[in-house]
Amino acid sequence: MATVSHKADEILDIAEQLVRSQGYNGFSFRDIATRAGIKSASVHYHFPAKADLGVAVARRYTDRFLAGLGDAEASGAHPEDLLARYVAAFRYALTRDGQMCLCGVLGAEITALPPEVAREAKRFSKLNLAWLERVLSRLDKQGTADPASLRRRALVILSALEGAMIVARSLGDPTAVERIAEGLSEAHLLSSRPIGRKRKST
Amino acid sequence: MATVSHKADEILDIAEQLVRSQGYNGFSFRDIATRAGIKSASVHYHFPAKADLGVAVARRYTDRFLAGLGDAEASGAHPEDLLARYVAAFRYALTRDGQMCLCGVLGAEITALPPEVAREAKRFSKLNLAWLERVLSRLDKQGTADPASLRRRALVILSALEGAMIVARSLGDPTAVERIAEGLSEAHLLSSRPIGRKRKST
DNA sequence: GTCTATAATTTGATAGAC
DNA sequence: GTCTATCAAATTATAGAC
Repeated sequence: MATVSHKADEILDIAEQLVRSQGYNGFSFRDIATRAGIKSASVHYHFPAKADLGVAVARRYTDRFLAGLGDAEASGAHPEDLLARYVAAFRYALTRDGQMCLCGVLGAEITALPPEVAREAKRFSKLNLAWLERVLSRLDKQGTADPASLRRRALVILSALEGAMIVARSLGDPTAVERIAEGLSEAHLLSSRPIGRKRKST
Repeated sequence: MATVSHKADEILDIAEQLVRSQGYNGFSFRDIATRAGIKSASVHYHFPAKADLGVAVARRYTDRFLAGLGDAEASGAHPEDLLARYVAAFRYALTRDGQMCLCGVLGAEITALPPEVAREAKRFSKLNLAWLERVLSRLDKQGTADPASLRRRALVILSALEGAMIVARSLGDPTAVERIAEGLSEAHLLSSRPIGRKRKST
């Protein structure tokens, strides 16, 4: 139950790393084979076509990412803590190994992707926005914010974090992600204080 | 003085389109040749190596982008109008033809780029942040905001807009960029109203 | 400036032995 | 499951004629 990692999982691990740092069109089956210590024909045994591998990598990434966030509704955690965790997930990905969000990379090159793979990138964004909206809605206990505004706020948070990874990597400065996260806090996008309204206490 | 466009410029136009929709590793010299009505060998005449083309496209894009923004200091325009223009530049790029910011794409696949091309992506980010900081600083006439905070705010704006293009393209919904821009406004990131402080008038 | 021709390499993918 | 061998196509790039 500890070492579940068969070769297919190892291939997925390597592929994920490569996609997240080079993009879908930036790696080959031979790159993977070399790192896995096998031949490229053996990679094809596990994933017949490159698109199959792309879909598998993206699905696994999205599922794992969402599982790591936890349930937006049932969780005993405060919405603000959930948002902090959300930001931390992005920050961690980049600072640990300089890698982009997998679906951010895919989104950037989306018109050069096989349709099945592009669909997975879309799935990631939709599920992330839905999760954020639910958390933001819990944050707005009074229910005063209109739904379109909550949706906009979710879009800003997701976009800023995806963009943060791009900007941080362009600059070659991983700390940029942390500063952007701080900037989102300063703008009260991650807390329950509604814009233009006062709060009494925590 | 009207038709300055020689073949080299036409190649740059095509290359820019291709990079912005497919990424640097998503197009070939033949793609360009075909669209330009010439052979790939002729493309090499104008740009010996792919990296040369990549650098030229990125430099031209950055220079044109900044020129379109106008001088952050000397301009008679109000800082808020400059920020509005900035947001519009991103919005326009995507809604007109579904294309990413060129340097956003490059940033996403940066570790798979020739170093010279990667350097151009960095240049774009640095110049954009500098421009935003100068405008935000003009917006803060009282000089009450601390410089680190201005820098964070610039980072959030740039990141959100770069990310907006990614998210909009993943979702297949160009209107997402406009909603994110509206979200930035709602969060008072594009106006002179300092967070948590009141203003008297315009 | 553009062409033909071609080289050298890489890529995604398959067939079939072990 | 992994290998060798091989494929067809594509890719970046060069040489040299027109």
